[in-house]
Amino acid sequence: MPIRSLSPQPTLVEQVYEALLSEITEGKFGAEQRLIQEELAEGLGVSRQPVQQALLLLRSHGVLRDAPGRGLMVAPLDPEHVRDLYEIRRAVDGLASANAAERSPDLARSEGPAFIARGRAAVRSKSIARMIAADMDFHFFLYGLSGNPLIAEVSEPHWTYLRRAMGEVLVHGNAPSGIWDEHEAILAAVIEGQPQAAERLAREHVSHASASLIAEMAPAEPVQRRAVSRGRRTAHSDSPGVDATASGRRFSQGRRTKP
Amino acid sequence: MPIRSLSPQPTLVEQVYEALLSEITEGKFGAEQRLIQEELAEGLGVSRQPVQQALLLLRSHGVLRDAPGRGLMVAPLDPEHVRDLYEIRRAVDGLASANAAERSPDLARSEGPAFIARGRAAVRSKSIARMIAADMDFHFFLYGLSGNPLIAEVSEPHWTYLRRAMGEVLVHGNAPSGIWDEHEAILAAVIEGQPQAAERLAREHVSHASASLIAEMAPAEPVQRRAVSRGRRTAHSDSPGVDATASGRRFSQGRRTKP
DNA sequence: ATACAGCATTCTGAATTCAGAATTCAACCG
DNA sequence: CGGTTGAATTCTGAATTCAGAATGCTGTAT
Repeated sequence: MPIRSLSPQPTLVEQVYEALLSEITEGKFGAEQRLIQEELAEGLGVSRQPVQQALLLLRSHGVLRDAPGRGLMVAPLDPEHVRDLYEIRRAVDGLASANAAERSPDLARSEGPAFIARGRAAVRSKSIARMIAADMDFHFFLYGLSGNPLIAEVSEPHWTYLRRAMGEVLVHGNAPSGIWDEHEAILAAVIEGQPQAAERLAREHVSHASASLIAEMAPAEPVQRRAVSRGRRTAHSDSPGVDATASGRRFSQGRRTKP
Repeated sequence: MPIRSLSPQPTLVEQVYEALLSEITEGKFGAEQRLIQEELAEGLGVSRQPVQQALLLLRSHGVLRDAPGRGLMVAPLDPEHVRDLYEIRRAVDGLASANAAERSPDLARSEGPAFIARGRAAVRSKSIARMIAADMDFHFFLYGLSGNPLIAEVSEPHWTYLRRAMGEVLVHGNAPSGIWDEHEAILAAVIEGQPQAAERLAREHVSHASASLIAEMAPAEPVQRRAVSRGRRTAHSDSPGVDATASGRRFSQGRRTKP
């Protein structure tokens, strides 16, 4: 009898993905250092193949960017980018909180306070990793309460990026003060089943977080380079009008042939 | 002098990605047919390598799912999933439209009408591909006007999924009627610099689109299987407390060695 | 006749190899 | 002495090859 859906050993690609993401988050790989597939493969003890695929995924998730010359580099922490991220989070977190208040106030009541407690404990512990983890956990708890699994899915890559930014800021001192009060207020509105209040509080919370984070990181990272359109042309824009949907056109017909 | 950011020939992976996505969108590959890498490679005239990477991306974008046995299959079109998608789009498109009205009314005035015209032409042409493309183009135009490049980035994978759903519905007859009137209304609000009106209209538009799309597809695809948590465990949830950040652990130490 | 064991087939993940493009560096020409 | 051209180097994208796992088929024993 075959065991359905059980993956005891994550594929190498996934392991490489996680390993690289962790190292990036922890600030290895200096600001714009290029990532050499062969070096990474060497360092991780695998071949270039899974590394290449993991890099492809990391790029598609916005963690890496095409380097000007060749290859990939860590996407620089750009305050402007963080601002854009928070703008979206303001909308999405607002939606999540409103939905949570509408759909799962009971779950919020029974399981929410634990998150708050853990968050305050994390702040007391002064462990940066723990503070970030607690913050993420609380917000993903709300995403879960929303009843819309896509909210967590959409937000996940944003958090992998914000994680980096938060880490950067927190090591520069300046721990957050009121964020767990705000979290508690949001939770209270959810528990009381007040979607509008929950949404408003969530949006305000994101605004505060955004402002303080950007204020902290602005001086640290100059980023004088104007925002280059971040790679990856979109599927639709390649073909301005109608797309010649692959009705039969095969490519690579003239591959590698000298004239 | 090196030419910066010019990619005259998209990489094979991207071509394969697009080709497969088109075929999937057009409904080739029956409901739960497995995708054999070798067959696809053969059919496209490339090796398995780019196919494998394209499949990996398609999976990470939710178009494909792990098949029970081995390999991948097309993710079934799930009305519930579409509902969730539109819920997010309601928030994000609202944000985009409000921002557009605030930040780029002039661009909207100069370039917007062309999109409307093209959209109406597409409807007249009765070409499904063209209608979908025009719809996407209009919305991505709005995303562009918003001044927040992340909005397009976030929405892109959703659209690759919705494209399939729309195709499915459109081939079943039932062309949309009023959507270009609604688009025009949104555009007008943007041009006149009225963020609140633009946001409201955009949200209503998404609600209408959602309702009609779901109504059409509901009977077609039963999907009796309850919503399985769609793969890809998240980085944070793997480690409940503090994450054991890959501080030195290397893997594959015992790879392929018989006992 | 049915159930189980073992073997052949099929397909994927990963390693290795190959070819092309970009960068770099050095020699040559102005 | 500065600029340009050409070759060497480096690194990537893609093809090919290899090994392991799952599936399914066949033969045999009960």
